[in-house]
Amino acid sequence: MSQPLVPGGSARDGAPPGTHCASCPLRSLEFFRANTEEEIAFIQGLKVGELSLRARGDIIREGDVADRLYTLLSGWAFRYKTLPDGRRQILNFLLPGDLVGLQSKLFDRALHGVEALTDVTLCCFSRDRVWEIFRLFPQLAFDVTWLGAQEESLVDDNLFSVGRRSAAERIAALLLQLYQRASGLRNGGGGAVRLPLTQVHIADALGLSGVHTNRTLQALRARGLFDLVGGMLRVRDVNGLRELARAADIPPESRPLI
Amino acid sequence: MSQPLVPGGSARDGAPPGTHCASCPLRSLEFFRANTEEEIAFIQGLKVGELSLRARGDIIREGDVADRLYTLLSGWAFRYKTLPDGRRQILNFLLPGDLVGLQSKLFDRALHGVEALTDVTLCCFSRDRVWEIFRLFPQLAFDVTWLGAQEESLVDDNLFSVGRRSAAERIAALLLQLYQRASGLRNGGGGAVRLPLTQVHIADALGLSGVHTNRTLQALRARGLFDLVGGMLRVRDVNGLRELARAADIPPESRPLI
DNA sequence: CGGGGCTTTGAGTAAACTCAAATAGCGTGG
DNA sequence: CCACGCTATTTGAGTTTACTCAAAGCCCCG
Repeated sequence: MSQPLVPGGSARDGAPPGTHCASCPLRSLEFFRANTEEEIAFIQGLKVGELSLRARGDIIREGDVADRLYTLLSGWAFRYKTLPDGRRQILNFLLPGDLVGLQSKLFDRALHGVEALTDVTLCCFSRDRVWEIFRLFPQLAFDVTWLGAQEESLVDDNLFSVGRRSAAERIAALLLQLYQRASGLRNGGGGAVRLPLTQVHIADALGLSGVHTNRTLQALRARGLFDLVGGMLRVRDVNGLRELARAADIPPESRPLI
Repeated sequence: MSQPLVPGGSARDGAPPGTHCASCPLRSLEFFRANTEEEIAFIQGLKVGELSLRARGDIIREGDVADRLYTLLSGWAFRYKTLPDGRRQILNFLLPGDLVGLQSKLFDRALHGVEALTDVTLCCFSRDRVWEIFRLFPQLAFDVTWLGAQEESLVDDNLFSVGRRSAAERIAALLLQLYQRASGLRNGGGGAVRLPLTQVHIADALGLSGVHTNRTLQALRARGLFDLVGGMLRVRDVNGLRELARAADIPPESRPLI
């Protein structure tokens, strides 16, 4: 199921393969905070390569001693946990710019798995030298902490939903979240974004069964709140969704990128 | 409902009030990683006072612009979110040594509340100077990140439980977690620890109703897995609990303290 | 044209919920 | 020392939301 590592580009002259950080397509989005030239050069030095995987590939397996840190460059992924009998809970979705593997790197084992939702490319940092960030670039270390806290706040929200919202409310809250995150990355325009999830992914993220998720999605669609077909989400009534989810409208902050 | 700040001790000679970091009772536990003298002196310098609150007091209110960072010195607390109609979800419990307010400090608002479960004392850091940690003490900055990630992993687990475990399994998993965390702090001995939660707290943490939590607790008690009376948890069958929760047995790592 | 994966529908079931009221504990004041 | 009030726990009864099992329909791709 897991795909092999594919070098992202030529490694001529000892330069790391793949995208060059200074010309990283993500950096051009105003969604991300700018870094100094020095910082970018340093990050570039930390980068040892790229990892490309097909959809459904394992980025980190549960229980792995995978002590690698990545940044997701393109594609979507998700973090999850499973029980021995196969029940799976998706903890949160990962979009380009998100850090992958911080927890696994900090503790000795991966307490959760990470799987590619689409074909993905990851920027791969030096196993041994990552923590130089802390010694040499306090601002970047701060950014690592920020990104970690940001991810936690996503998980907080999901837990809130799963614990205390009805099926319909959960779906509304999740779609709003993903719509907002994807929009920031210009994953579409005019109220429509690409959502590469199956209904089962949604179910597994929301603690619901696939069947019930399907019925609830249909009911919401019928209420004219959104359309979700062929991997495209078109939000028809943002306020209706927000009201249903009773979600606060928090304008997206610009975020760091490492 | 919220109690006023009570100075933790005399502030004679410009020395910060309250416990002196070097003689912090938590540091003597082998559960916590040792720090260098320099680090302790630095932390001491960052400490501007102590905050003492009664049980049920608000440490951080949802939506606050409370940009303070604390360490919980004594007592228990919890992070939570609520919906306008009163539904509440507890995200995780906080025990002595846990950092409080990292997220609220990092973002502009508190996206969750923090409430005291028992009478608590918090160690209170300088609003403005906390981030000096990153510039001056990389190791401590790393520790902040570690503690953040640690908390996230608690939330991950709770989300996993709430999303995919049955009521009985959730309770087993939660009691195991709290038993393990409290044991590390010597909150009791011989299989029994003090658990200052009501059944409603357990319900709110697990996404259950109070009534159902009560019935499920009784059923588990009847199966001889544990006793939970008068705020004391006595675990009678750890393996039984673990099997029920299908929880991995992860030996507690020693953790940093700031 | 034939899978394989995803979505949809039907029918019966079960886990957990709500409402309501009784009981138990505990600290305070008469 | 007991009554009172407050909070927390317990019990009963009926309901609902979401689940399971099973099968059919879709749709894309080879």
